[in-house]
Amino acid sequence: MGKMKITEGKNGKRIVEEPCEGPCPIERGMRIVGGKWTGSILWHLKDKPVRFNDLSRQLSGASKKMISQRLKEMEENKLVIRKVVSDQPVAITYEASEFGKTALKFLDELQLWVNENGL
Amino acid sequence: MGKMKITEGKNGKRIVEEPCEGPCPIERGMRIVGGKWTGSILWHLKDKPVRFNDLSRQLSGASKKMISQRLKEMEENKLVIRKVVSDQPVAITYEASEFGKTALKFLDELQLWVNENGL
DNA sequence: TCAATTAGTATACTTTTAGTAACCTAGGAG
DNA sequence: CTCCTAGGTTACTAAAAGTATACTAATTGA
Repeated sequence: MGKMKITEGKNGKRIVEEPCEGPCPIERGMRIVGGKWTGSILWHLKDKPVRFNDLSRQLSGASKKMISQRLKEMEENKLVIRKVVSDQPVAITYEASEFGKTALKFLDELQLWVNENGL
Repeated sequence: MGKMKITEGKNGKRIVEEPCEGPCPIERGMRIVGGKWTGSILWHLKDKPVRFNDLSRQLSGASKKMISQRLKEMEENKLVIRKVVSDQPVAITYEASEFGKTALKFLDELQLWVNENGL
């Protein structure tokens, strides 16, 4: 993703070499970790497994549907691990995977940035 | 954003102390920098001012409408600076503000994360 | 027995976003 | 005059995101 060269031909036409056809890495990253609530969910799982309804209470701004949807995505993306802790009564926990924890590193940075700048 | 305490009352009711009412810092950050194309746009402005149509050519996946919309948001959020370089003929450049550049610091991290993990 | 908990799913609906394509005002080249 | 460029705007459509409510089935507590 080096420099993008813009040359101006004699005819005055401007030509861009190597335009970003598809999404750039940043774009792709955002699509994994930038979904609404995704970061927050991961954040809440940072140091211990959490059960669905507890998570739902913690993120009181998000609906159960949203949370369930996001958790599924995140499971597919290997960010979180879903564990059936017991049936009868059913108990399920979600925890950040090792990979999920690598993402937390940069979420930390984001949080820092937000706090430093009073956003 | 310390630990979230979950206590189980004698009645079996689970109570969460200090739930995230509104969006957490991470969420707020994402809403500033996580919009579709926002990161990519900022990235393209990282070391030099760029003109609207050049940007549009560089991000060939995004429509002019999208870019214009995002640039406006980003200007409001003080991430970029719009400059009228000349009228007759009109020429306008967009560049990353100092604040915008602080965001680039952690977008670098995101990019690194994406590349390291082959996403 | 009534009520509440667990982890979700189903349905219906509204709102927001994204994307397409055409259009605009201006200047400049041929 | 005609076509190209610049820097967008407008109108419309399609898809995604989000909300709200109800529902499941098994268990526990009063």
